[in-house]
Amino acid sequence: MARQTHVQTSTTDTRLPAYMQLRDMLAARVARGEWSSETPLPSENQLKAETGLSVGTVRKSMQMLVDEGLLERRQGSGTFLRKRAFDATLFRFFAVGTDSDTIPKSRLVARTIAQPHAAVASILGTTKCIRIERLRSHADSMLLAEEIWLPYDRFAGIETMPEPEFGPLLYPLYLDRFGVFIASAVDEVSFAPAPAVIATRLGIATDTPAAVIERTAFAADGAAVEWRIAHGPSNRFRYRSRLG
Amino acid sequence: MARQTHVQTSTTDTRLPAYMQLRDMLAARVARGEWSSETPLPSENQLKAETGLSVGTVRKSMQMLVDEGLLERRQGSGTFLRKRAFDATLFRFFAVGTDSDTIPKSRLVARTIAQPHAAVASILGTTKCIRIERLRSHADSMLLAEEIWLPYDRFAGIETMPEPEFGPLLYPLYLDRFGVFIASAVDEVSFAPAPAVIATRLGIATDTPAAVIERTAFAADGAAVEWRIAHGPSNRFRYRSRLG
DNA sequence: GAGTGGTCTAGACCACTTC
DNA sequence: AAGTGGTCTAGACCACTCG
Repeated sequence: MARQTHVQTSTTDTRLPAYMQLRDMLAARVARGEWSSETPLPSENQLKAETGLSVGTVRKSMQMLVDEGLLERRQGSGTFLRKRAFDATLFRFFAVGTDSDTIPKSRLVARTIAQPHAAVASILGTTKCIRIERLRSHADSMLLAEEIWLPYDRFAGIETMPEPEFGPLLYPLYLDRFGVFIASAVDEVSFAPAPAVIATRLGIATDTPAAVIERTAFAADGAAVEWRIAHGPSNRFRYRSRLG
Repeated sequence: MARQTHVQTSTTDTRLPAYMQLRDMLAARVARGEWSSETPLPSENQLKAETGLSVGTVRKSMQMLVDEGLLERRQGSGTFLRKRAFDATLFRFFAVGTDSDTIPKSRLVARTIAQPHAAVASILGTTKCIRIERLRSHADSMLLAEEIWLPYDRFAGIETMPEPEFGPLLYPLYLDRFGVFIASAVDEVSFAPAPAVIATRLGIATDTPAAVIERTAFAADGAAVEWRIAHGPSNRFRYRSRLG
Protein backbone atom coordinates (compact mmCIF):
# COMPACT_ATOMS: atom_id res chain seq x y z
CA MET A 1 0.00 0.00 0.00
CA ALA A 2 0.97 3.59 -0.60
CA ARG A 3 0.51 4.20 3.07
CA GLN A 4 3.91 3.19 4.32
CA THR A 5 5.79 5.20 1.77
CA HIS A 6 4.17 8.30 3.19
CA VAL A 7 4.51 7.49 6.83
CA GLN A 8 7.89 5.89 6.73
CA THR A 9 10.88 7.73 8.21
CA SER A 10 14.47 6.98 7.47
CA THR A 11 15.33 5.09 10.61
CA THR A 12 12.03 3.53 11.69
CA ASP A 13 9.28 1.12 10.86
CA THR A 14 8.86 -2.38 9.62
CA ARG A 15 5.51 -4.04 9.41
CA LEU A 16 4.03 -2.19 12.34
CA PRO A 17 0.43 -0.92 12.25
CA ALA A 18 0.06 2.42 10.53
CA TYR A 19 -0.97 4.25 13.68
CA MET A 20 2.24 3.15 15.40
CA GLN A 21 4.37 4.22 12.47
CA LEU A 22 2.69 7.60 12.56
CA ARG A 23 3.14 7.81 16.33
CA ASP A 24 6.85 7.16 15.92
CA MET A 25 7.14 9.67 13.14
CA LEU A 26 5.42 12.35 15.20
CA ALA A 27 7.53 11.54 18.25
CA ALA A 28 10.65 11.85 16.12
CA ARG A 29 9.54 15.20 14.72
CA VAL A 30 8.77 16.43 18.22
CA ALA A 31 12.19 15.36 19.38
CA ARG A 32 13.73 17.14 16.40
CA GLY A 33 12.21 20.32 17.80
CA GLU A 34 9.86 20.88 14.90
CA TRP A 35 7.20 22.52 17.06
CA SER A 36 7.37 24.73 20.12
CA SER A 37 4.83 24.51 22.88
CA GLU A 38 2.89 27.40 21.34
CA THR A 39 2.68 26.34 17.71
CA PRO A 40 0.11 23.63 17.15
CA LEU A 41 1.05 20.40 15.47
CA PRO A 42 -0.63 19.73 12.11
CA SER A 43 -4.35 19.21 12.52
CA GLU A 44 -6.02 15.86 12.06
CA ASN A 45 -7.11 16.82 8.58
CA GLN A 46 -3.64 17.96 7.57
CA LEU A 47 -2.09 14.75 8.82
CA LYS A 48 -4.80 12.79 7.08
CA ALA A 49 -3.81 14.50 3.83
CA GLU A 50 -0.06 14.12 4.49
CA THR A 51 -0.23 10.44 5.32
CA GLY A 52 -3.16 9.18 3.32
CA LEU A 53 -4.60 7.63 6.45
CA SER A 54 -8.10 8.16 7.75
CA VAL A 55 -8.92 10.59 10.56
CA GLY A 56 -9.58 7.79 13.04
CA THR A 57 -6.14 6.34 12.52
CA VAL A 58 -4.50 9.74 12.81
CA ARG A 59 -6.44 10.36 16.03
CA LYS A 60 -5.21 7.08 17.48
CA SER A 61 -1.59 8.03 16.87
CA MET A 62 -2.00 11.41 18.48
CA GLN A 63 -3.93 9.97 21.41
CA MET A 64 -1.04 7.60 22.10
CA LEU A 65 1.31 10.56 22.45
CA VAL A 66 -1.21 12.29 24.69
CA ASP A 67 -1.36 9.21 26.88
CA GLU A 68 2.41 9.15 27.02
CA GLY A 69 2.36 12.74 28.23
CA LEU A 70 4.08 14.26 25.21
CA LEU A 71 1.16 16.11 23.68
CA GLU A 72 -1.90 17.97 24.80
CA ARG A 73 -5.04 18.44 22.76
CA ARG A 74 -7.24 21.49 23.08
CA GLN A 75 -10.63 21.31 21.50
CA GLY A 76 -11.16 24.17 19.14
CA SER A 77 -7.56 25.21 19.00
CA GLY A 78 -5.23 22.33 18.24
CA THR A 79 -2.68 19.82 19.45
CA PHE A 80 0.36 21.14 21.30
CA LEU A 81 3.60 20.10 22.90
CA ARG A 82 3.40 19.72 26.57
CA LYS A 83 6.44 21.28 28.22
CA ARG A 84 4.82 21.84 31.54
CA ALA A 85 3.32 18.65 32.66
CA PHE A 86 5.92 16.03 32.06
CA ASP A 87 8.53 17.54 34.27
CA ALA A 88 5.92 18.26 36.91
CA THR A 89 5.05 14.61 36.53
CA LEU A 90 8.59 13.47 36.93
CA PHE A 91 9.28 16.00 39.64
CA ARG A 92 6.34 15.42 41.81
CA PHE A 93 8.46 14.41 44.78
CA PHE A 94 10.78 15.89 47.32
CA ALA A 95 7.87 17.58 48.99
CA VAL A 96 9.21 19.18 52.09
CA GLY A 97 6.53 18.70 54.68
CA THR A 98 3.20 18.76 52.89
CA ASP A 99 4.18 21.36 50.36
CA SER A 100 4.67 19.65 47.05
CA ASP A 101 4.82 21.63 43.86
CA THR A 102 7.63 24.06 44.45
CA ILE A 103 10.73 23.33 42.43
CA PRO A 104 13.99 23.26 44.40
CA LYS A 105 16.89 25.48 43.36
CA SER A 106 19.77 23.80 41.58
CA ARG A 107 23.49 24.47 41.64
CA LEU A 108 26.02 22.65 39.49
CA VAL A 109 29.11 21.52 41.33
CA ALA A 110 31.05 19.61 38.72
CA ARG A 111 30.85 18.33 35.17
CA THR A 112 33.36 15.93 33.68
CA ILE A 113 33.70 13.32 31.01
CA ALA A 114 34.31 10.10 32.86
CA GLN A 115 33.86 6.38 32.90
CA PRO A 116 31.10 5.12 35.19
CA HIS A 117 31.19 1.95 37.25
CA ALA A 118 30.42 -1.22 35.42
CA ALA A 119 26.82 -1.37 36.61
CA VAL A 120 26.02 2.10 35.30
CA ALA A 121 27.94 1.55 32.08
CA SER A 122 25.87 -1.55 31.50
CA ILE A 123 22.61 0.29 32.07
CA LEU A 124 23.53 3.14 29.74
CA GLY A 125 25.19 0.86 27.24
CA THR A 126 28.42 2.83 27.04
CA THR A 127 31.54 3.60 29.03
CA LYS A 128 31.97 7.12 27.66
CA CYS A 129 29.78 9.22 29.85
CA ILE A 130 29.28 12.69 31.24
CA ARG A 131 29.13 13.00 34.99
CA ILE A 132 27.30 15.91 36.58
CA GLU A 133 27.22 16.78 40.24
CA ARG A 134 24.47 19.02 41.42
CA LEU A 135 23.10 20.33 44.67
CA ARG A 136 19.46 21.07 45.20
CA SER A 137 18.14 23.26 47.96
CA HIS A 138 14.88 24.70 49.03
CA ALA A 139 14.34 27.68 51.27
CA ASP A 140 17.99 27.70 52.34
CA SER A 141 18.09 24.08 53.38
CA MET A 142 19.94 21.36 51.49
CA LEU A 143 17.64 18.85 49.98
CA LEU A 144 19.70 16.64 47.76
CA ALA A 145 23.18 15.99 46.43
CA GLU A 146 22.91 14.40 43.01
CA GLU A 147 25.32 12.56 40.79
CA ILE A 148 24.07 12.21 37.24
CA TRP A 149 25.48 10.06 34.46
CA LEU A 150 24.64 10.61 30.80
CA PRO A 151 25.80 8.74 27.68
CA TYR A 152 28.25 10.99 25.84
CA ASP A 153 26.94 10.31 22.37
CA ARG A 154 23.49 11.67 23.17
CA PHE A 155 24.55 14.58 25.32
CA ALA A 156 27.90 15.73 23.93
CA GLY A 157 28.41 19.39 24.81
CA ILE A 158 26.36 19.50 27.97
CA GLU A 159 29.59 19.34 29.97
CA THR A 160 30.65 22.76 28.71
CA MET A 161 27.32 24.57 28.46
CA PRO A 162 27.24 27.79 30.49
CA GLU A 163 25.60 27.18 33.83
CA PRO A 164 22.97 29.92 33.38
CA GLU A 165 21.51 27.93 30.50
CA PHE A 166 20.67 25.14 32.88
CA GLY A 167 17.28 25.73 34.42
CA PRO A 168 16.23 24.20 37.70
CA LEU A 169 15.11 21.11 35.80
CA LEU A 170 17.18 18.93 33.53
CA TYR A 171 14.52 17.07 31.58
CA PRO A 172 13.25 20.11 29.69
CA LEU A 173 16.88 20.86 28.83
CA TYR A 174 17.40 17.35 27.53
CA LEU A 175 14.46 17.83 25.21
CA ASP A 176 15.25 21.37 24.07
CA ARG A 177 18.95 20.95 23.49
CA PHE A 178 19.46 17.28 22.77
CA GLY A 179 16.11 16.08 21.51
CA VAL A 180 15.90 13.52 24.26
CA PHE A 181 12.44 13.13 25.69
CA ILE A 182 12.33 11.37 29.04
CA ALA A 183 9.26 9.19 28.83
CA SER A 184 9.57 7.15 32.01
CA ALA A 185 11.82 6.40 34.93
CA VAL A 186 12.36 3.87 37.66
CA ASP A 187 13.24 5.09 41.11
CA GLU A 188 14.59 3.09 44.00
CA VAL A 189 14.46 4.64 47.43
CA SER A 190 16.54 3.31 50.28
CA PHE A 191 18.42 4.51 53.33
CA ALA A 192 22.12 4.26 53.93
CA PRO A 193 24.94 6.11 55.64
CA ALA A 194 26.13 8.99 53.49
CA PRO A 195 29.71 8.90 52.17
CA ALA A 196 31.92 11.60 53.69
CA VAL A 197 32.00 13.88 50.62
CA ILE A 198 28.27 13.87 50.35
CA ALA A 199 27.65 14.28 54.07
CA THR A 200 29.80 17.38 53.95
CA ARG A 201 27.90 18.83 51.04
CA LEU A 202 24.59 18.18 52.73
CA GLY A 203 25.82 19.55 56.02
CA ILE A 204 25.18 16.41 58.01
CA ALA A 205 27.49 14.23 60.08
CA THR A 206 29.43 11.57 58.22
CA ASP A 207 27.81 8.17 58.44
CA THR A 208 24.50 9.70 59.40
CA PRO A 209 21.84 7.70 57.57
CA ALA A 210 20.67 9.48 54.45
CA ALA A 211 17.89 8.88 52.02
CA VAL A 212 19.11 7.51 48.69
CA ILE A 213 17.30 7.66 45.40
CA GLU A 214 18.67 5.79 42.45
CA ARG A 215 16.97 6.56 39.19
CA THR A 216 17.17 5.20 35.69
CA ALA A 217 15.37 7.32 33.12
CA PHE A 218 14.23 6.10 29.72
CA ALA A 219 13.59 7.76 26.38
CA ALA A 220 10.43 7.12 24.44
CA ASP A 221 12.09 4.29 22.55
CA GLY A 222 12.83 2.48 25.82
CA ALA A 223 16.56 3.16 25.87
CA ALA A 224 18.08 4.10 29.22
CA VAL A 225 19.48 7.60 28.75
CA GLU A 226 20.20 8.79 32.27
CA TRP A 227 21.24 7.27 35.55
CA ARG A 228 21.47 9.23 38.76
CA ILE A 229 21.95 8.72 42.43
CA ALA A 230 20.81 11.32 44.93
CA HIS A 231 21.41 11.60 48.65
CA GLY A 232 19.36 13.70 51.03
CA PRO A 233 19.17 14.31 54.76
CA SER A 234 16.69 11.76 56.04
CA ASN A 235 14.87 14.03 58.44
CA ARG A 236 13.44 16.32 55.81
CA PHE A 237 12.99 13.64 53.22
CA ARG A 238 9.64 12.81 51.72
CA TYR A 239 9.12 10.87 48.53
CA ARG A 240 5.72 10.82 46.91
CA SER A 241 4.65 8.38 44.27
CA ARG A 242 1.42 7.73 42.43
CA LEU A 243 0.78 4.11 41.55
CA GLY A 244 -1.68 2.68 39.08
CA MET B 1 -31.84 9.09 22.40
CA ALA B 2 -32.64 5.49 23.14
CA ARG B 3 -28.99 5.03 23.97
CA GLN B 4 -28.96 6.14 27.56
CA THR B 5 -31.96 4.09 28.56
CA HIS B 6 -29.99 1.03 27.60
CA VAL B 7 -26.71 1.99 29.13
CA GLN B 8 -27.96 3.67 32.22
CA THR B 9 -27.55 1.98 35.59
CA SER B 10 -29.53 2.78 38.70
CA THR B 11 -26.93 4.86 40.50
CA THR B 12 -24.81 6.34 37.70
CA ASP B 13 -24.72 8.60 34.68
CA THR B 14 -25.88 12.02 33.71
CA ARG B 15 -24.99 13.60 30.44
CA LEU B 16 -21.65 11.82 30.09
CA PRO B 17 -20.51 10.44 26.73
CA ALA B 18 -21.91 7.03 25.96
CA TYR B 19 -18.54 5.32 26.12
CA MET B 20 -18.01 6.58 29.65
CA GLN B 21 -21.45 5.45 30.74
CA LEU B 22 -20.70 2.03 29.33
CA ARG B 23 -17.30 1.99 31.03
CA ASP B 24 -18.93 2.72 34.36
CA MET B 25 -21.58 0.10 33.81
CA LEU B 26 -18.99 -2.53 32.98
CA ALA B 27 -16.84 -1.53 35.96
CA ALA B 28 -19.88 -1.85 38.20
CA ARG B 29 -20.74 -5.28 36.83
CA VAL B 30 -17.13 -6.39 37.31
CA ALA B 31 -17.20 -5.15 40.89
CA ARG B 32 -20.48 -7.00 41.43
CA GLY B 33 -18.57 -10.17 40.61
CA GLU B 34 -20.49 -10.93 37.44
CA TRP B 35 -17.53 -12.56 35.74
CA SER B 36 -14.63 -14.65 36.99
CA SER B 37 -11.19 -14.37 35.51
CA GLU B 38 -11.90 -17.38 33.30
CA THR B 39 -15.27 -16.48 31.84
CA PRO B 40 -15.04 -13.89 29.12
CA LEU B 41 -17.04 -10.69 29.29
CA PRO B 42 -19.67 -10.23 26.58
CA SER B 43 -18.07 -9.80 23.17
CA GLU B 44 -18.04 -6.53 21.31
CA ASN B 45 -20.94 -7.66 19.17
CA GLN B 46 -23.00 -8.75 22.16
CA LEU B 47 -22.44 -5.43 23.89
CA LYS B 48 -23.24 -3.63 20.67
CA ALA B 49 -26.58 -5.44 20.61
CA GLU B 50 -27.21 -4.91 24.33
CA THR B 51 -26.51 -1.22 24.27
CA GLY B 52 -27.45 -0.12 20.79
CA LEU B 53 -24.02 1.52 20.43
CA SER B 54 -21.63 0.93 17.58
CA VAL B 55 -18.66 -1.40 17.84
CA GLY B 56 -16.17 1.46 17.94
CA THR B 57 -17.84 3.00 20.94
CA VAL B 58 -18.01 -0.32 22.73
CA ARG B 59 -14.32 -0.87 21.99
CA LYS B 60 -13.45 2.50 23.47
CA SER B 61 -15.21 1.64 26.73
CA MET B 62 -13.46 -1.69 27.03
CA GLN B 63 -10.11 -0.20 26.13
CA MET B 64 -10.46 2.29 28.98
CA LEU B 65 -10.84 -0.57 31.44
CA VAL B 66 -7.83 -2.29 29.88
CA ASP B 67 -5.79 0.89 30.32
CA GLU B 68 -6.92 1.07 33.94
CA GLY B 69 -5.66 -2.46 34.47
CA LEU B 70 -9.03 -4.05 35.15
CA LEU B 71 -9.45 -6.06 31.97
CA GLU B 72 -7.32 -7.97 29.54
CA ARG B 73 -8.18 -8.61 25.91
CA ARG B 74 -7.04 -11.71 24.05
CA GLN B 75 -7.40 -11.69 20.32
CA GLY B 76 -9.36 -14.67 19.15
CA SER B 77 -10.69 -15.62 22.58
CA GLY B 78 -12.25 -12.70 24.40
CA THR B 79 -12.05 -10.07 27.09
CA PHE B 80 -11.28 -11.21 30.63
CA LEU B 81 -10.89 -10.01 34.17
CA ARG B 82 -7.37 -9.46 35.21
CA LYS B 83 -6.81 -10.83 38.72
CA ARG B 84 -3.13 -11.30 38.43
CA ALA B 85 -1.53 -8.18 37.24
CA PHE B 86 -2.96 -5.40 39.30
CA ASP B 87 -1.74 -6.67 42.62
CA ALA B 88 1.65 -7.35 41.17
CA THR B 89 1.50 -3.78 39.96
CA LEU B 90 0.66 -2.41 43.34
CA PHE B 91 3.05 -4.72 45.13
CA ARG B 92 6.13 -4.08 43.14
CA PHE B 93 8.11 -2.82 46.09
CA PHE B 94 9.87 -4.04 49.22
CA ALA B 95 12.45 -5.77 47.18
CA VAL B 96 15.03 -7.09 49.57
CA GLY B 97 18.32 -6.56 47.86
CA THR B 98 17.81 -6.87 44.12
CA ASP B 99 15.19 -9.57 44.40
CA SER B 100 11.84 -8.04 43.58
CA ASP B 101 8.90 -10.21 42.75
CA THR B 102 8.54 -12.45 45.74
CA ILE B 103 5.54 -11.71 47.92
CA PRO B 104 6.25 -11.34 51.63
CA LYS B 105 4.40 -13.49 54.17
CA SER B 106 1.63 -11.81 56.12
CA ARG B 107 0.42 -12.31 59.69
CA LEU B 108 -2.56 -10.52 61.17
CA VAL B 109 -1.96 -9.13 64.62
CA ALA B 110 -5.18 -7.31 65.43
CA ARG B 111 -8.48 -6.31 63.92
CA THR B 112 -10.88 -3.91 65.60
CA ILE B 113 -13.64 -1.47 64.82
CA ALA B 114 -12.26 1.89 65.81
CA GLN B 115 -12.23 5.58 65.16
CA PRO B 116 -9.22 6.86 63.28
CA HIS B 117 -7.47 10.15 63.84
CA ALA B 118 -9.07 13.18 62.28
CA ALA B 119 -6.71 13.25 59.30
CA VAL B 120 -7.48 9.66 58.36
CA ALA B 121 -11.21 10.08 59.01
CA SER B 122 -11.20 13.02 56.67
CA ILE B 123 -9.44 11.07 53.92
CA LEU B 124 -11.78 8.12 54.19
CA GLY B 125 -14.82 10.31 54.75
CA THR B 126 -16.04 8.47 57.83
CA THR B 127 -15.21 7.97 61.48
CA LYS B 128 -16.48 4.40 61.65
CA CYS B 129 -13.55 2.35 60.48
CA ILE B 130 -11.91 -1.02 60.72
CA ARG B 131 -8.34 -1.09 61.89
CA ILE B 132 -6.05 -3.95 60.91
CA GLU B 133 -2.56 -4.56 62.15
CA ARG B 134 -0.40 -6.83 60.14
CA LEU B 135 3.20 -7.98 60.06
CA ARG B 136 5.00 -8.83 56.88
CA SER B 137 8.12 -10.89 56.73
CA HIS B 138 10.35 -12.43 54.15
CA ALA B 139 12.79 -15.26 54.65
CA ASP B 140 12.52 -15.03 58.45
CA SER B 141 13.27 -11.34 58.66
CA MET B 142 10.72 -8.69 59.53
CA LEU B 143 9.99 -6.37 56.68
CA LEU B 144 7.08 -4.25 57.72
CA ALA B 145 4.60 -3.52 60.47
CA GLU B 146 1.41 -2.20 58.92
CA GLU B 147 -1.60 -0.42 60.30
CA ILE B 148 -4.50 -0.37 57.87
CA TRP B 149 -7.70 1.64 58.10
CA LEU B 150 -10.81 0.80 56.10
CA PRO B 151 -14.23 2.49 56.01
CA TYR B 152 -16.70 0.24 57.82
CA ASP B 153 -19.52 0.62 55.34
CA ARG B 154 -17.52 -0.83 52.48
CA PHE B 155 -15.72 -3.54 54.40
CA ALA B 156 -18.14 -4.64 57.12
CA GLY B 157 -17.31 -8.20 58.14
CA ILE B 158 -13.63 -8.17 57.32
CA GLU B 159 -12.89 -7.74 61.01
CA THR B 160 -14.26 -11.19 61.81
CA MET B 161 -13.26 -13.15 58.72
CA PRO B 162 -11.19 -16.23 59.56
CA GLU B 163 -7.51 -15.47 59.12
CA PRO B 164 -6.88 -18.35 56.69
CA GLU B 165 -9.18 -16.63 54.20
CA PHE B 166 -6.80 -13.73 54.01
CA GLY B 167 -4.13 -14.38 51.43
CA PRO B 168 -0.78 -12.67 51.48
CA LEU B 169 -2.32 -9.75 49.58
CA LEU B 170 -5.28 -7.66 50.59
CA TYR B 171 -6.28 -6.05 47.31
CA PRO B 172 -7.46 -9.27 45.66
CA LEU B 173 -9.48 -9.91 48.83
CA TYR B 174 -11.05 -6.48 48.63
CA LEU B 175 -12.19 -7.24 45.11
CA ASP B 176 -13.34 -10.81 45.71
CA ARG B 177 -15.20 -10.27 48.94
CA PHE B 178 -16.23 -6.65 48.94
CA GLY B 179 -16.33 -5.68 45.29
CA VAL B 180 -13.79 -2.95 45.88
CA PHE B 181 -11.26 -2.62 43.08
CA ILE B 182 -8.16 -0.65 43.99
CA ALA B 183 -7.41 1.37 40.90
CA SER B 184 -4.64 3.63 42.15
CA ALA B 185 -2.72 4.68 45.21
CA VAL B 186 -0.46 7.42 46.47
CA ASP B 187 2.53 6.47 48.58
CA GLU B 188 4.66 8.74 50.67
CA VAL B 189 7.99 7.42 51.83
CA SER B 190 9.83 9.06 54.68
CA PHE B 191 12.13 8.25 57.50
CA ALA B 192 11.42 8.64 61.22
CA PRO B 193 12.13 7.04 64.58
CA ALA B 194 9.86 4.07 65.16
CA PRO B 195 7.36 4.21 68.06
CA ALA B 196 8.13 1.72 70.83
CA VAL B 197 5.36 -0.76 69.99
CA ILE B 198 6.39 -0.92 66.41
CA ALA B 199 10.10 -1.11 67.14
CA THR B 200 9.39 -4.12 69.33
CA ARG B 201 7.39 -5.83 66.63
CA LEU B 202 10.11 -5.22 64.08
CA GLY B 203 12.80 -6.32 66.47
CA ILE B 204 14.75 -3.10 66.36
CA ALA B 205 15.75 -0.68 69.12
CA THR B 206 13.21 1.95 70.10
CA ASP B 207 13.83 5.27 68.44
CA THR B 208 15.96 3.65 65.79
CA PRO B 209 15.16 5.41 62.54
CA ALA B 210 12.71 3.42 60.45
CA ALA B 211 11.34 3.74 56.95
CA VAL B 212 7.74 4.89 56.85
CA ILE B 213 5.28 4.42 54.02
CA GLU B 214 1.93 6.13 54.15
CA ARG B 215 -0.50 5.06 51.51
CA THR B 216 -3.91 6.19 50.41
CA ALA B 217 -5.60 3.81 48.00
CA PHE B 218 -8.43 4.74 45.67
CA ALA B 219 -11.28 2.83 44.04
CA ALA B 220 -12.05 3.21 40.36
CA ASP B 221 -14.53 5.99 41.09
CA GLY B 222 -11.80 8.01 42.79
CA ALA B 223 -13.00 7.52 46.35
CA ALA B 224 -10.33 6.87 48.97
CA VAL B 225 -11.09 3.42 50.36
CA GLU B 226 -7.98 2.49 52.30
CA TRP B 227 -5.35 4.30 54.31
CA ARG B 228 -2.32 2.59 55.73
CA ILE B 229 0.92 3.37 57.44
CA ALA B 230 3.80 0.91 57.41
CA HIS B 231 7.10 0.93 59.25
CA GLY B 232 10.12 -1.09 58.30
CA PRO B 233 13.72 -1.46 59.43
CA SER B 234 15.63 1.03 57.34
CA ASN B 235 18.61 -1.17 56.62
CA ARG B 236 16.74 -3.69 54.52
CA PHE B 237 14.33 -1.19 53.04
CA ARG B 238 14.02 -0.65 49.33
CA TYR B 239 11.13 1.04 47.61
CA ARG B 240 10.79 0.81 43.88
CA SER B 241 8.57 3.00 41.79
CA ARG B 242 7.93 3.38 38.09
CA LEU B 243 7.13 6.88 36.94
CA GLY B 244 5.56 8.02 33.70
C1' DG C 1 -15.40 -22.48 10.21
C1' DA C 2 -17.31 -19.53 13.52
C1' DG C 3 -16.25 -16.21 16.73
C1' DT C 4 -13.05 -13.13 18.88
C1' DG C 5 -10.39 -8.92 19.14
C1' DG C 6 -7.01 -5.65 16.01
C1' DT C 7 -6.78 -2.38 12.45
C1' DC C 8 -8.77 0.88 9.36
C1' DT C 9 -12.09 3.65 6.58
C1' DA C 10 -15.10 7.53 5.31
C1' DG C 11 -18.04 9.70 6.65
C1' DA C 12 -21.45 12.37 10.40
C1' DC C 13 -22.69 15.84 13.97
C1' DC C 14 -21.24 18.35 18.04
C1' DA C 15 -18.65 21.66 21.33
C1' DC C 16 -15.33 24.72 21.45
C1' DT C 17 -11.87 28.41 20.05
C1' DT C 18 -10.40 31.96 17.16
C1' DC C 19 -10.86 35.58 14.02
C1' DA D 1 -17.74 31.59 9.83
C1' DA D 2 -14.05 28.59 9.64
C1' DG D 3 -11.23 25.43 11.83
C1' DT D 4 -10.17 22.51 15.68
C1' DG D 5 -10.70 18.37 18.45
C1' DG D 6 -14.65 15.09 20.73
C1' DT D 7 -17.98 11.72 19.91
C1' DC D 8 -20.13 8.26 17.19
C1' DT D 9 -21.60 5.32 13.25
C1' DA D 10 -21.68 1.30 10.13
C1' DG D 11 -19.38 -0.89 7.89
C1' DA D 12 -14.60 -3.51 6.06
C1' DC D 13 -10.74 -6.88 6.22
C1' DC D 14 -7.28 -9.12 9.02
C1' DA D 15 -4.96 -12.26 12.66
C1' DC D 16 -5.87 -15.19 15.97
C1' DT D 17 -8.15 -18.97 18.95
C1' DC D 18 -10.97 -22.74 19.57
C1' DG D 19 -13.71 -26.61 18.77
